[in-house]
Amino acid sequence: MKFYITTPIYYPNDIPHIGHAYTTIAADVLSRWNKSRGNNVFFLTGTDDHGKKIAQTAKKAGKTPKEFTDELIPKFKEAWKKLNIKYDRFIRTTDKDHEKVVSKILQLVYDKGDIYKGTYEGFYCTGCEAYYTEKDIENNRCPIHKTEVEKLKQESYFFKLSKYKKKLLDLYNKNPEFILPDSKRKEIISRVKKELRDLSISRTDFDWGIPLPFDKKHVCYVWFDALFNYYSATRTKGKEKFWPADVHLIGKDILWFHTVYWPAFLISAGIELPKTVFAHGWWTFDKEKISKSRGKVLNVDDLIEIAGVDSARYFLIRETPLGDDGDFSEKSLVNRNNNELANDLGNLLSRTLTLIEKNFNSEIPKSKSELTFDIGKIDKLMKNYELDKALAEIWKFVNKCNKYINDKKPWEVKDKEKLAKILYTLTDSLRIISILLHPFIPETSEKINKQLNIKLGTLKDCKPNLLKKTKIKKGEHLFKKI
RNA sequence: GCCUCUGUAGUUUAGCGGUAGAAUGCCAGUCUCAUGAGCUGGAGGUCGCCGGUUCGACUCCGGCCAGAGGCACCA
Repeated sequence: MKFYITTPIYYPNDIPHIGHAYTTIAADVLSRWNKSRGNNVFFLTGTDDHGKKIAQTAKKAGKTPKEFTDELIPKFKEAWKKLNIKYDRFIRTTDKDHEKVVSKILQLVYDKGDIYKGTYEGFYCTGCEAYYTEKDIENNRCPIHKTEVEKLKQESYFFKLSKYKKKLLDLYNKNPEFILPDSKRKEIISRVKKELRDLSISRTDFDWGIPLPFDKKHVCYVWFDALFNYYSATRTKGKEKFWPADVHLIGKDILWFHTVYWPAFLISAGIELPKTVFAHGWWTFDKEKISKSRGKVLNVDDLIEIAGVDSARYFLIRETPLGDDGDFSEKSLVNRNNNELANDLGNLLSRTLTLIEKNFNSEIPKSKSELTFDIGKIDKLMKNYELDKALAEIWKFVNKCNKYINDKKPWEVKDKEKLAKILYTLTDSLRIISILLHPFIPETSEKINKQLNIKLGTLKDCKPNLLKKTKIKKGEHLFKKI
């Protein structure tokens, strides 16, 4: 089975922060889980380099848009490397293969009659050299310069979005899993029912974008260009089979574009639709909205600095259900690091290995495990995007092991065979735990395997008694307390 | 204004027709292999408010109150 998962392509006008990190980590967890399940996985992330804002920001910095984005994109790649994100391709909307696909589809949709020429009305501020929408302006004044804006018209091509109202509603109703969580689906349905206007998809006031193949004076405006990245990434050799996407993981702010524009474009172009668009929630920081101006920002480095990469990954996934909003605080991250990671898990490994060192000279003989484990429940949770509950379920097993030690009191057992059985049970369970945790906290999983001196297994190995005789190598603690 | 969601122990939350479970924090006990970790127990909730349906509601329906979010060309 193939599994194709995407993050949004991020807008590279600033360094990545907790929001970018969250989506990407969640996608990485799902990607790794599916790999472990034995699926053929394609995990795509990238950046949306085009658009007016990039053009403007670059100009202010005295750079061409290409120079500007070329400088910022390594920041994203570095961040993903630091966070142990294992993507399969990093796409940019300036990639040649992507531009080609978009151009081809624009022509296709145009030929079909779904794109027509019209006029776009906007409010222009000469200070900003930019258009604003009605919503942005206050009393006919620019939000930045507070000067009066001018209502201007510009020639623009429009996509016949209104035409697809019924087809979209059918889509939502027949495929309830197309929009998840379900509450978001309801929200979209009620909005689409109300009104669907045609969409302006081109601009002439800047040129940083893909030219329309049927009218080179115009460049394709953001969404048509950006959304198709998911598709164009599968138009290269060997990747074709990955379309349609199994899940587009996105932040709730861009749900409308992914569940209205995107399927409409695809229907028009005669392309198969993705199976699921999953909108996750937002993070607050100490209960306040993330805000640059108030200094309430958390970039990737801040996140890692507190307790390390795996603690950060663990916290973000464990703290809040994927569809809900969450609150980040250093205190709660530290609590989870100390209690769950260091005490429950780290200490479990530590006490087990010490017992083996003392009693068996670091070499644990093959025996029979006394603990059973059912992967089915966790796998089901993962399929339902309940990543937080899957982790909770894994921790139940961790705690079961801790209780098992206390009940069996291996430090009192004199009979070597009995003792071997107890310690084998624990080691074999830790082996299973390392497999289960690998998608969430890969570095820790590897550390466990290294100390047990075994190779990482996959989900099919999550059954007892597969551990062979092994010479353990006790190492450093998995997690430091803070 | 319209729409969606949420309101359960100090805090974070699960459950969703048969009178509430967990985690964390707090208190006590206990073991000693271990990162003063682990394990056991305790205190702590009239499940936002008011009605209705029902033999019976935290769970369904209606209303109210409080909070959060969305309302398109802005990533």
